[in-house]
Amino acid sequence: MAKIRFYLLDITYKVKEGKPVIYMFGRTADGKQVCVIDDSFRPYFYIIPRKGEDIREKVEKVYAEKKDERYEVTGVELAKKKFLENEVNALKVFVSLPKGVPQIRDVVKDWDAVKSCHEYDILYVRRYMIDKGITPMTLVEAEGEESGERMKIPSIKAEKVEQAGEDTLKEPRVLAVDIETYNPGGRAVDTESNPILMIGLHGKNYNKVITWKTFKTAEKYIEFVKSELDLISRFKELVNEYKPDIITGYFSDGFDFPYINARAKKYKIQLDIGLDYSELRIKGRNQVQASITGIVHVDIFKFILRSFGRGGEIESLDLDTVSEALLGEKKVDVDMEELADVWDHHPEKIEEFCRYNLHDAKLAYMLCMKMLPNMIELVKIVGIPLFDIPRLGYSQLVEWFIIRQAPNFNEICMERPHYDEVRERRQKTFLGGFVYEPKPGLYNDIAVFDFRSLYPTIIASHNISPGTLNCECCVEKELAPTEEGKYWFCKKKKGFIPTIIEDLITRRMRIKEMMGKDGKKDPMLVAREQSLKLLANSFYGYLGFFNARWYSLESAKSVTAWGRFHIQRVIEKAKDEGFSVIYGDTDSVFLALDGKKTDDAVKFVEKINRKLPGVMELEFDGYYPSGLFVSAKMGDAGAKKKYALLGEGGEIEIKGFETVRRNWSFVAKDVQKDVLKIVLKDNDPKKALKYVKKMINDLRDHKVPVEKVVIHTQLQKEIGDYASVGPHVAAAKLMKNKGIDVGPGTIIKFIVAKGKGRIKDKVKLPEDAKKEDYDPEYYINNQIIPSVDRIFNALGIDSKELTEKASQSKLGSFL
DNA sequence: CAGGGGCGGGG
DNA sequence: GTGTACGCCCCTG
Repeated sequence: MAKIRFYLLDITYKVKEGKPVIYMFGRTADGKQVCVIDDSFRPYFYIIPRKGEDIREKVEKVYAEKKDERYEVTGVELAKKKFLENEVNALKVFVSLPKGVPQIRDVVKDWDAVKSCHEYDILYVRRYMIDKGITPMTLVEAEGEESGERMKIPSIKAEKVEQAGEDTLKEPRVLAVDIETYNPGGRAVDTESNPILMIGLHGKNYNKVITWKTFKTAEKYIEFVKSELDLISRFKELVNEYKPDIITGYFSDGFDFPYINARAKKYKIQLDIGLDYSELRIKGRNQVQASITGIVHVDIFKFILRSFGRGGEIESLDLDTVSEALLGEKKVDVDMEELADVWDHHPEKIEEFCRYNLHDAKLAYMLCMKMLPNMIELVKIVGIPLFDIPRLGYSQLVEWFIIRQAPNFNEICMERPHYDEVRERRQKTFLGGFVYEPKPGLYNDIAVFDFRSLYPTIIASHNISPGTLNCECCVEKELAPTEEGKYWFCKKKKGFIPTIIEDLITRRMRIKEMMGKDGKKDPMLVAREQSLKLLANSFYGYLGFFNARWYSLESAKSVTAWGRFHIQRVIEKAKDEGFSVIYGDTDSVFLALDGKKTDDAVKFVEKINRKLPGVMELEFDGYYPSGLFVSAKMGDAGAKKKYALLGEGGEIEIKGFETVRRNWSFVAKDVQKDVLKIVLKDNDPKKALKYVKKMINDLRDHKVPVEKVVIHTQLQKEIGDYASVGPHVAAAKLMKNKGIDVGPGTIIKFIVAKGKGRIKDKVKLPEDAKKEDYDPEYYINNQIIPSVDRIFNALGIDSKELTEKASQSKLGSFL
């Protein structure tokens, strides 16, 4: 019997002869692709019966039928488990097929003797990895013989499969894909009528663009084929030849792969790039996923979205902006609007677009390589396949981490909440972090402190979790300082959730120590440290998240209550020590040194830390020569984090602003951009204010050209299908009346004109509008003001003042 | 004031 | 696939 070791990349299951069979794809240490097949694992779930009920024999006879499929209980075991830290006698119910598990559960869930059912929705392949202790991207050992199944790679029918250590796949083969499509007039994506013009591929020392229109070129990376059909077939061949472990693209879940798939279908091409000859699969409506058996498809956009979020440090998440921010490299500058015309009439100019295409693929590749260490670390910590890492939200990462750890504590997982429960939970809100309102103004010599991982350390140090909440053994000992309610957490026994979060915290501390010693930063360690932090920080949100299995409002409330308690103590002590407090929010405090030295700040931190419980710790975050703080009460929603700091290197850091959206008028976009520029670069709020006032006056005087007030909105469906007629639908109707063909995807351009009634009644088409027509008040109040409101707020200038003064001065000019 | 609809990424 | 978005904003009725 042969023994092999391989790094697990992809895992799936199929039903063969009525049995579920696990297929694991990976690469061996000597670089060969392999598939390991295991048919020994049976699906199951848990029943917790009511006390004194013996239903084992009754459960053994249960079966369910659905769509000509019969599912049976194949065995029942008594299982001594724990549920929320309490011992329970559960039944472990084995079922013939994974799909039968929820069916069987449906049969038994309403029995009087059944208290609850659990783990009936843990995906079969994940269940397999959890129970076997197998971690993707790391070394797995299998023993077995050649299976004889039809595969592109050798396959082993395994007798035995086990984790072989933490050794991780060092250099996965990554191939990036990007397509360019025919798209005259910048219409919505239309896979039916618009062909793919070229496909760009980039890998290590590998550059290729395939296209189906010939032109003279000296570029070796360009390859010509005869038609779009040949293009897709050639793409298939190239993927097979390259044998990637990972295929990546930018928004490739949402665009490139669905597009390639649709075009392949049109030509009836089998897109069987899976290592088992299975076809590319596109699934999901809202959240589209493209997957290939045996090859991990990483949509790097998704991971970047999750890592940096919208409205974060990166202004926009399009490939150009993201590449510049993360790689210092922009896209090739071409006018995409021209592509269709170039394709039809100027083939000699196509090469420019090939360059663009290849470069996009290269950027996606580089972004993937840059983020890969972080994704791999998350795989190793959470234990789910690489494919899922970019596609799961924070809460699901936490949840799968807990699910994976649960068996180590013999814990049965909680159920997912049902719809009504979710709806109820969504209504509930609770008090968040403590905010020390800053006195507006400019400050010098600012020291910033924050609690290292405040909420995670509170959960660990105060033993907060649904399982340790209000235990019978410690009634009312050390109540959480909540505003209302009496919550305490077991003082005798550490809960399993606090234990695993403390483990995350201590692992991270060890890594930080290691990195500190060396001085040089190993990128792998940085990635691990960041991933541990990310996961630990997500626990608090998870406890208060309405879709969470281990949702616990009491726990979430207690976490923020202890947070407020500790930050307020720091603020009190800082005042006692003679610092003046500028601003504080949740886990951070901004102090003015007031003549003290940074050494005094360091000593202050040490003093605080001596008295903090458990793993809690205050850190000295940094020194800033100056900063502007703002009282930023926004309605009764409470204060929002808003400040601008000048760093020692002269860089300006702004927190708490939003960016404009695509469907705003140019005038709003321009004003926001310019105001930011003036404020950040010239550090001159008055100049910015003056600039906006001038723009407002220009609008009132109709000096702003019509193009600048055009609003662009995309029509999403046929005009008749709209239940409510918004401004853009009203404009679409005007277009239709003029005989223009409008439908889903058409960009509707309109302006809001003077007149009475609702906005939709004041809509005009740009070509029918003159400068005098647009409604200045609409553009001032609905476009200009909202776009700069938050910026001026942060600078201590009320934007209402802005209009009032502007209108007064306007009034003045009439008098 | 509730609820419908658009947006993002891609071309 | 033993599962699926989401949070924010504007506008209408």
